Amino acid sequence: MQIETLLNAEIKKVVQSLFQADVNDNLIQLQKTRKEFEGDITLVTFPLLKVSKNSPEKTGEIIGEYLKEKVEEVSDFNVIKGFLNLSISDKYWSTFFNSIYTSEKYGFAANASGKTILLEYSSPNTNKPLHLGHIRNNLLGFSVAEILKANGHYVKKVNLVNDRGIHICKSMLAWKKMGNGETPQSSGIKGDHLVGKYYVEFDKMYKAEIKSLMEAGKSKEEAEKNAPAIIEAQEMLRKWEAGDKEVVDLWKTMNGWVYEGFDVTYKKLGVDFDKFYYESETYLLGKKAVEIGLQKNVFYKKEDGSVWCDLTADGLDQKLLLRSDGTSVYMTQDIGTAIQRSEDFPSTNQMIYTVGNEQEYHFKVLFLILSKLGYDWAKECYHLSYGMVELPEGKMKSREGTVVDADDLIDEMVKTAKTTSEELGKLDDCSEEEKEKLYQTIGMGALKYFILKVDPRKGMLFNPAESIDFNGNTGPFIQYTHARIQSLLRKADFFIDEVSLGDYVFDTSEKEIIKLIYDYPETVKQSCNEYSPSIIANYTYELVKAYNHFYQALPIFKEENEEVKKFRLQLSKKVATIIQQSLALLGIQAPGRM
RNA sequence: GGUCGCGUAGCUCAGCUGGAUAGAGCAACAGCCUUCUAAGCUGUGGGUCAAAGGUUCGAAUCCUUUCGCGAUCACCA
Repeated sequence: MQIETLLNAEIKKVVQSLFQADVNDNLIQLQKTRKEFEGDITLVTFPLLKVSKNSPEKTGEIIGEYLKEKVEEVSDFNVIKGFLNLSISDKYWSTFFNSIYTSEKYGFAANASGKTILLEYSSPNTNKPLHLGHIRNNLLGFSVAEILKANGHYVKKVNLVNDRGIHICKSMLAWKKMGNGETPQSSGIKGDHLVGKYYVEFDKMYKAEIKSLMEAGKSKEEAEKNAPAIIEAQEMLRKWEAGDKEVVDLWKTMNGWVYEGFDVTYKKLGVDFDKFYYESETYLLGKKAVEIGLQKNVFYKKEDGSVWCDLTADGLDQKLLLRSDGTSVYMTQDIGTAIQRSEDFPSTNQMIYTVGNEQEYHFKVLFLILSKLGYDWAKECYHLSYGMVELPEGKMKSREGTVVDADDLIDEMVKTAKTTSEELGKLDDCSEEEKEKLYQTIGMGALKYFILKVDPRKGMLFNPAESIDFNGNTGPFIQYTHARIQSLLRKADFFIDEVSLGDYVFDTSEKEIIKLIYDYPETVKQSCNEYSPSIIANYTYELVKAYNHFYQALPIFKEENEEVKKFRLQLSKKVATIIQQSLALLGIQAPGRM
């Protein structure tokens, strides 16, 4: 039984018998005792003063006496102002530890929730390589999926690839004009980077044309509209939509290069998907929904033929759904895609969209329109919104070259892992293959932890000039602790079975760890409720810090009491398991040595 | 201008469903490898929690206002 639940019930009894009053749960405020005070759990007595009709100190004393007397688990107490600090007996903690020690899935939901969740993430454009912003999206999406699974949900990961549109035509056009048939094979450039190169080329060409048009006396707006490059790109898009063979073939070829490139990056990031959707296949969806909406009078048509949804009653604006020429917009597609998905996965209970916070308004509108159309599941849709990754000079912009490229960053992290490992020289007896794998594990561990330890909703800053740390609150620090424990366990060549500690009194560092282990299931739940890997990351860091303190303070193999020695090994092993599982929730591997 | 979000140590971040003296890491300084991995441990210095009001026994946390930063409000995606 959870100690808080037990105490809560007992305290109610005390209040009833001593003060003749019934109190509800919100008056019984239990919290963890702060480190600087003696005790494990603290009851805040201020809210109880009204019924106790006593001073805070006196109230604490009375309740404390009673609990110590009547409740076996409460071994002692002290009162400081309005805080009753309760010490929980070592027996309780050691019984607790024994009860979970062998449970492999401790912390994770024991049973399936029966809930199916569709989680969209990544969703790249096929006209440029992935950058740091995409890394955050991918790591966040993957990790949240793992966290949902740990909480018993069934998760389908989907990726909606933005593979069509004017921006794709820009790369295609530039390649056609200046590419001289260059391919990833002929140039040795990774496919997505090659296509990205031509996207930048297009922009240069376009800007130059605008400049000369403006010099010829055109306004900026006119120049932007009438530059030959953009007109050609638009023409190309029309041809693509008409199914022009030449354009479609080029589109297929260049997208193929991009996919090969993305595949490599996804593998390095360790992310995967259950299903891909392509916008080229979904962009016409949604028109049917518009018709239904018109019939239901959820939407209305203007004189020019454009279709709108009036959201002013909900505090939002008018939203366009079909242009006057009958073509659809982003919102129309998203409506269609959502409906399509609900049909593809009829058992879905919830859809989650991992998309940057710049699109908060878009999703608010999307979910609102879907529910106006009568889809019940719309209220279960959730925009997993995350903050932008900014550089010291501000937002990243692909066209201006102020981006941190995903592949470059990954390579750099792995290289740093290699350099550091070589300096430390602990892997000298490993095979080259093992070493390379470890560099990968450590480098990616550093990168992933760096991204995921930050609350996803918040923006974050990345300074490329300061490399990502490998010491302190970092992935490698946590991985290192895991490796260190594994080393211990390898040395313990005996089987650690039952331990009888007798009257052994825990060292504070041992108790600290047990209490953290006790918190683990709650942490896994909380990270799920808040869709926040950072909660797992911060928890793991706390656990690891407590473990390192213990490791430093107390001997393990040199401990003379055999039972205590075995207990410390058990404790170490459990910590290692939790580290490994927590890191897995973040998509990070826990190496056996490093 | 409307809406939403943010502002905590030199830097990067925790803490925010109200609780005790606001925490970590990095950077700086001082210690610890003849005990199990020093990618570690211990310690020192560093704060008007943007500002001002309010609610409360109690506010970094809730409310209001102001300032600053960002996003968004397209017949772009």
